[in-house]
Amino acid sequence: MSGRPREFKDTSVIDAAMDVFWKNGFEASSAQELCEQTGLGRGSLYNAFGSKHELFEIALKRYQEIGIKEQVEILGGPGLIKDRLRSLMEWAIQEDFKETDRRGCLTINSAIELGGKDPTVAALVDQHIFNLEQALCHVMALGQRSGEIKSTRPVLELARFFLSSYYGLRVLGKVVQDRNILLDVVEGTLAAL
Amino acid sequence: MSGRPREFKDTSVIDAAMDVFWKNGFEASSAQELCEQTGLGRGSLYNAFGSKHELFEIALKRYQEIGIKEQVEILGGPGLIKDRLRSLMEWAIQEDFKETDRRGCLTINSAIELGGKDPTVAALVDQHIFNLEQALCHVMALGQRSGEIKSTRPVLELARFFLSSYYGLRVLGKVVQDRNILLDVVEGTLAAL
DNA sequence: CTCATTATTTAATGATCGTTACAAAATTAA
DNA sequence: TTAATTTTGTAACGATCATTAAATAATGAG
Repeated sequence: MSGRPREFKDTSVIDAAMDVFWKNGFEASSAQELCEQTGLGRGSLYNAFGSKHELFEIALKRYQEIGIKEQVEILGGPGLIKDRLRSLMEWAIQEDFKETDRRGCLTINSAIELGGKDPTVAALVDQHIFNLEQALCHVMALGQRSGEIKSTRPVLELARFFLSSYYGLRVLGKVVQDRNILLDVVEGTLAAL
Repeated sequence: MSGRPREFKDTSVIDAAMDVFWKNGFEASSAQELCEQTGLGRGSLYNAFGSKHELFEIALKRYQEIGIKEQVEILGGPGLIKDRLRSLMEWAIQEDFKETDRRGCLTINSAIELGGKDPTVAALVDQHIFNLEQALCHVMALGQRSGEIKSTRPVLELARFFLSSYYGLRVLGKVVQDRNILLDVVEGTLAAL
C-alpha cells in the first residue's frame, strides 16, 4: 500500500499556490512560479494535483472557504446591521489597499478571467455568490425586523443589490487611486438600505 | 518619403483585435490569433502596431470611445431620468447575455486582469471611470432638480454609488445564469435613488 | 530482506509564446 | 530608370509554456 510519505503539507502548498494565482491570475501564473512559491518540484506538484487547472480549482475553493467565513463572521458580529455591512465594505477596501500590487478578490478575478469560458470556474463562482447572497438575505431580514433596514423592498432584492454594489466596489478598488471614490460608494450604498 | 502603401484600414484591424482581446483577455490572446482575425501577417502587424501590448492599448481605447459614446447617448436620451438609468443597466444585461461566451465589459476585464500590475492600463481604466462618473453626475443633478432623484445625498456620491452597482452588475453578468439576479440588482439600485 | 507502492528529482518533451530578420514587392521622388 | 522608403510575407529566433518519462529514494507489508 502506502509508499514514500509526502514531504509537504497539502494546506500550505495550496495556500502558496493561492497567493500566486491571486497575484497573477490563472494564465499569467507559470508552473515554474508555482513550484518556486510552493517549494515543490515539478514532479511532486503534478503528481499531487494533476494539472495547473486542477490546482487552481482547489486554490479557488480554499480562497472561497476562507473568504465566506470571514464575511459571514463580519456580518454576524455585534452591533447595528448597517455597521456590519459597513464593516464588510471597509474590510474590502482595506484588503484592496493593503498591498501595492492590488490583488483584488480572487473570486472576482477568476469570474472575469475565466467565468465566460470555463464552466467549472463559473459554477464555483456562482455557488460562492449564492452563499454570500444567502448570508446577506439573513442580515437584511434581521435589519428589517429591527427597523434598521427599510421594509419597502424584498430582502432578496436588497441582498442582491448590496452584493452588486459590493462587487463593483472591488472592481473599482483594482484601479482607482482616489480612496474617496470607494468611501462614497460605501456611504451611498448604506444610505440606500 | 512614402513607400509601399498599406493594404489594410487601421480601424478594421483595431476592431478585429478588440474582439480578440474582448473574447480571450490579454494574456490568452496570441499573436497568431491576432493575425488570423485581423488578416495581417506577423510582419505587418508588428510593423504597424509595435507590440501586442501597444495594440491592446489601442484596442482598449477604441472600446472605451465607443462605449462611453453609447452610454452617454443612453443617459442623454429622452424620458425620465430613472428610465435612462434603467436602460443603461438593461443594455448591459443584454450585452452580457447576447453571446454564449459571456465576454462582459472589456474595460472591467482589463481592470481585473491588468489593472493591478500594469500602470498604463490602470490609468486608461481610471480615466474611463472618471468620464462615466462625470456623465452620471450630470444625470443625477438633472434628476434631483426635477425631483425624480432624492436630494438628501450629494450628486457625486449618487453617481459613484450607481457606478459601483453598475460595475458589480457586469461582474455578475459574467457568471450568473439566473437572469432574475441581475433584474433584482436593477430594481434595487433604482429604488435606492 | 523483498516487493509493491508512492514521492522526489531531473531532464526532456513538443508546442507555443512574442518578437524579429530578411528579402521581395510596391510606392514616390529625383 | 534609379534610389529611397515603407509594407508584406515568410522563416526563424530564443524563451517559455504545461506536462511527462524515467531513475532514484523512502516508506509499509509480508
